Amino acid sequence: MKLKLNAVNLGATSSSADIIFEALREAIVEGTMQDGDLLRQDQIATMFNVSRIPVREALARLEEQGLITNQRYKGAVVSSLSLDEISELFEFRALLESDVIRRAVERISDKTLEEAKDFAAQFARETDSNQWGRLNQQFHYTLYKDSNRPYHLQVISKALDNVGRYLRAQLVLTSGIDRARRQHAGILEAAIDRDAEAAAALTRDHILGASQSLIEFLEVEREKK
Amino acid sequence: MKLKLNAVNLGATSSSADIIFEALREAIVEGTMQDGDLLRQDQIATMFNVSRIPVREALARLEEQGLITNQRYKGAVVSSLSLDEISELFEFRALLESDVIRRAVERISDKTLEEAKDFAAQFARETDSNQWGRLNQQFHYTLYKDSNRPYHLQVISKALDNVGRYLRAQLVLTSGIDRARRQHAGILEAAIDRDAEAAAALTRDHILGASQSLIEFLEVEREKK
DNA sequence: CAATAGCATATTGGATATAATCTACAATAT
DNA sequence: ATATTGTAGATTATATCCAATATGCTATTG
Repeated sequence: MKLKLNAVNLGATSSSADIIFEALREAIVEGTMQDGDLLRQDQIATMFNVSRIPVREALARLEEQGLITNQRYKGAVVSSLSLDEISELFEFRALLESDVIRRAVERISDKTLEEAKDFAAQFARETDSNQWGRLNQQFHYTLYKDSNRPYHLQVISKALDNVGRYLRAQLVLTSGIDRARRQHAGILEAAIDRDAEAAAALTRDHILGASQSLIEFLEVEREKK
Repeated sequence: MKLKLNAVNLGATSSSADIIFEALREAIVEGTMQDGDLLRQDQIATMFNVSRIPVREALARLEEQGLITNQRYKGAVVSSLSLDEISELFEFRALLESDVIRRAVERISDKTLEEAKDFAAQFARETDSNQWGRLNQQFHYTLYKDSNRPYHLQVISKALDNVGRYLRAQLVLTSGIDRARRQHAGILEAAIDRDAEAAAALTRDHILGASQSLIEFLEVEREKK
């Protein structure tokens, strides 16, 4: 007899370290924690009501991802990137994402196109700037989904994590949002036309354009100090 | 007065976790540990004469890299890749490495070319198959060096870590070594001619060719079971 | 009063101890 | 004989404790 019970796979539950890792990762990517902010093991442990052991495992993983930097006996700080490093990360994304969208558009399903259209619309009408980052990402990821390239997507995701907090600034502070809306429409249209090359080229321009405007913004910003 | 003493930066010394991470990473990449091998915390801790705490931090980082897979309360095993996953990793490398070598060759120095020539020669004359992996890598990395793309190189390095143990098999067991020698000569020549496009195309072929012969080899191999 | 040594405190790194969970096998029931 | 439950031992996850190192303040000395 089959039990009538909504069971969950307890074996797949997260450890404390997993939960802490994810929370810190999000705080860094979203910009809640800024460049150079110190991460005190004890403080984090207290916040999550655990010992420092799982905190340290989370920190080890964050460092492996490049989101924080650890100095022995001194502690961990949120990594800060130079303009050159940010610029390289955008070129990296441009290379990978244009490649992935090319393969995805070649085999994209109608259902996926509908989803992408939906996210583009949500992004276009959203007025809360806190939501822009998430919606922007969902739009692009939907278009990449059918590429069947899980490793590529994972690497893209990590690269995006590393520039997330800067990108947010670009969208909000440089009125990049208008251009982003127009460019999304263009990419979506190319995808609907099944024009893989056009989608790849437009995605590349979209990313490199955002990079340029972000770099210009940061140059002025950092000049001030 | 300046002290006459060869000082080292003790602040940058490695923690136990760092050393264990590096040792395990190498063992996995070199193939000393095989797909599916279990990593017992206690056993590793005993081997390095430490407690399990630094071992766990090393394991957390290895999992973040994808080299091992952790199952809560069950333990960690060396990740095993499907043929599709291996294939995707080679395509990923082909994309990135051809891009990087293109930029590198555009600005390559004579000194770097000399180094590359030297590694190619060493690789060509080496008879100890245990050295092939290292020399192969050194040759390619030298040619990528002047690209001035540290993030790209780091990602390439991680991707290579994930296929290292399979690649080794390809070189040794499918007589891929002869073709590798010829292809290295070709890539080197293109670099000497400062022909960036040719170097990129040849690098791409080199990687995808190795992929194909490896996949064919593994298909037969895995059929046996 | 400037520079440095000495000391107290905070923080990280690691060892040891305890709790939670898994695995395999023996015991029991059907 | 087969399925199920109970239990011991192994292993992982986390907590607690101790050691090593950094930081900032105080005092002392020239």
